[in-house]
Amino acid sequence: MADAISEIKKRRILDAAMRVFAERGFHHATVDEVARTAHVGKGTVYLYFSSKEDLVVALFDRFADRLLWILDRVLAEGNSFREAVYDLVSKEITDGEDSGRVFRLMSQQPFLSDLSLQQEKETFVRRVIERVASGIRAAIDRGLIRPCDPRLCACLLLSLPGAVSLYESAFASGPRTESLPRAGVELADLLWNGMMKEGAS
Amino acid sequence: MADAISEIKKRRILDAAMRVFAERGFHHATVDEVARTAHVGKGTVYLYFSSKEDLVVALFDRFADRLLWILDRVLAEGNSFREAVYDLVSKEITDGEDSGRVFRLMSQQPFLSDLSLQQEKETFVRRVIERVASGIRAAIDRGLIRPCDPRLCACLLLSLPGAVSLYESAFASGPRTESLPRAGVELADLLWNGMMKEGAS
Amino acid sequence: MADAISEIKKRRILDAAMRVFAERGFHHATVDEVARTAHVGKGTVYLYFSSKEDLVVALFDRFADRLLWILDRVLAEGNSFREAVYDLVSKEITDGEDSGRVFRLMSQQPFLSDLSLQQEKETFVRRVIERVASGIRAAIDRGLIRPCDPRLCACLLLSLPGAVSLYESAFASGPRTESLPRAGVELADLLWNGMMKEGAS
Amino acid sequence: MADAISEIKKRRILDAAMRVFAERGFHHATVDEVARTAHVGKGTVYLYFSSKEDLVVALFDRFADRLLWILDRVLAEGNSFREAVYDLVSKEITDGEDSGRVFRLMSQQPFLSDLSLQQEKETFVRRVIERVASGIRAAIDRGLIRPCDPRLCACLLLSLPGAVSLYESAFASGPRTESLPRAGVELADLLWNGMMKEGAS
DNA sequence: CATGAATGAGTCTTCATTCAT
DNA sequence: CATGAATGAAGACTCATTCAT
Repeated sequence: MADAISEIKKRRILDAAMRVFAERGFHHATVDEVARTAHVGKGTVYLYFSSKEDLVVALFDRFADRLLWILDRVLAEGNSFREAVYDLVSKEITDGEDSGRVFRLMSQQPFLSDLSLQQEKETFVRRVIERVASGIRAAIDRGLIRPCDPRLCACLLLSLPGAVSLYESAFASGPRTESLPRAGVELADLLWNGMMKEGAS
Repeated sequence: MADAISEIKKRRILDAAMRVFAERGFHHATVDEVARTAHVGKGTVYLYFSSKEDLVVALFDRFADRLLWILDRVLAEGNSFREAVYDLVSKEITDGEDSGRVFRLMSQQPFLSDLSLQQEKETFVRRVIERVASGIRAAIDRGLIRPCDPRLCACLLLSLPGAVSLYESAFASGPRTESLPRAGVELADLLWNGMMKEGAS
Repeated sequence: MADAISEIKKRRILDAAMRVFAERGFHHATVDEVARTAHVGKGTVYLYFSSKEDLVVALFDRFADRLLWILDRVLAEGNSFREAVYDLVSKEITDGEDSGRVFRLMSQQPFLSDLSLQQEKETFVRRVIERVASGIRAAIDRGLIRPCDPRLCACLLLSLPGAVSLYESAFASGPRTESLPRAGVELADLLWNGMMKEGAS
Repeated sequence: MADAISEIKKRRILDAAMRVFAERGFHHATVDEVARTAHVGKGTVYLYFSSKEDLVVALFDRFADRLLWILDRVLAEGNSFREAVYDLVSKEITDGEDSGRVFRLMSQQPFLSDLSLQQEKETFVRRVIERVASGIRAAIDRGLIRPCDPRLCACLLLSLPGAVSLYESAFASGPRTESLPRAGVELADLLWNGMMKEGAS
């Protein structure tokens, strides 16, 4: 019971963190803001997360979970990898309340080159990449996509949100709901068919 | 004379900033460190750059110049766009003293979601994207690549360094000189031929 | 409750600021010092005052309140204006823990010519002067003092602390308790009877 | 010869310092500004003055010289002390290029409570006061003004510029040339005849 | 469990002063 | 003599984290 309430509160904090971090940038956002947005006390945040950085890690984790869930489901359903890419960028992730905010946050990758997070978190990043890579490896095995370095390919996929975020923030025109799906189709096509024109060498 | 010396010193500071920012992350790097690395006094940094943020902007500018120079040259020489992608990721940018550090820094994109830099710099980011986009548009016109949203495609290209950086930092194994070129080939192939296996739908 | 404690702490910080600013001068005093003197953390100071300048303004406000309270009371009790001047300089303000430190601080008037505080605070300074001036105006109406520009006269009164401070700091001899009252009498007489010798033209 | 040129340059710097300090406040003014205003290099300032503080001291000295010169002349010419007060505030000091700027600067008295200037400069301040005081003492001896503590009286006189500056800065209305003379008359009258109304006790 | 007042380590930035040219 | 590029000491301010209530 208390566990369920706990879980709800934890989620509320995480959602608030997502919104605040995405809106103001990880380093400019304050824990105070997150707490206020989540309608809890500042201390309460530290009841559920050991540090500010723990929040991003949790967010990234959640993102990875979703990502992998999509990949798993999509691949399992016999869809082509193209669909996966498309879904990855536009359909699934875009839905829900977060709608694209994940992009903005993830594109900051504030911990990748952060030495203070080295040990523990580099492992974490590696873990996420490996999970995606293994999904790709499976797709290769099933003959869905061409042989390649699955890890590098995973990094490319994980970078797509950054690309979309870049596009969004530079040419923000109206609601995200319009441009994101199209971006998904385009990027999926680009990766799927390559940028090359039919017949061009 | 004095102007030339000035330019040299400014460049030395910029180079130091590149190294320090790339190594420790923009927000964790201190101006003190940049100054010490450049072998100048802390105040001297502020003699050439009005603020810490001014340094990143200058770096991004330099990166954009190089990027566009490469694109222009490559496209002009009649090389296929595939070469451009390859060069973009590995050959040209990797060379020189910076060797890949640009990637690590750029992947932080610390200003994209930074509200304090909005006005002036969002315009700047847009300008860079537009320049790349126009290069892509030209390639489309010349029949080198398939029709697509040039701006979205530009964002994808500008994200490649981030992807490589992700890969690098997660699986840093030995000198960068080894993995980068290969990553360039792979990514170029992925974008060029698509991820799809021949014959797969 | 919490409000009362808050007020106590705010006052403690203000008292410390008074002491430190008076002793070392506004610009040479550090917020650190104020905090240490108040036995609170540096951050706590910023919890109650938004900036270092906010501290002086608050102090000046407190001073103005006291000053006006004295003027009001003295004038209301039917005392002559001479008494008011005397009290202003020596009796009331001198008492209490601040004992003359107000003089030293106020004589710095560090904000009057400070352009960065112009807008908001010039209004403030003007308000204080006006309040004193209106007291003087009332005294003129009651026939206590000769017709004059009340505002200029107010400025003269507000400058008296500076004069005493000047005297004090230059010829600080022993405890203030001795010289201040005498200075009060003298200045009151000077203003009351004029400096002219009886009979001189 | 070179001495004369030197003297001119020294004066030019001093004039610039007066303008800049009066305009922006002693602590907010930078040596750079003073140098630029004087149309000399920053280093040149240090050729003639050992420090920034040395500049104010020199200015105060110049002010004191002028003040004393006025006092001497006025008293010698048999004018009443009332005239001296009037001249002090308005006529003489106001004239010339500095026109009232002295007021604004002097009212800052930035060194009175400045511990770093203690030893050497407190003596200096004392010296100035003493010079004025001796003038007053002479006036007392000549029966021009009533007996009083000459030093306290000197401090009062030296504070008058502050009072005028306060008035000026709070109610700055149009050119100084208009309000200053009137302020001089008023203050002279206030001090000369006292604030008391004829007949009031 | 929940809170938010208190804390102080950590940084950017300014600017008086120096000194090589 | 004159200069202004270079310097680094010094200080205001922020904010993640703790802990008494």
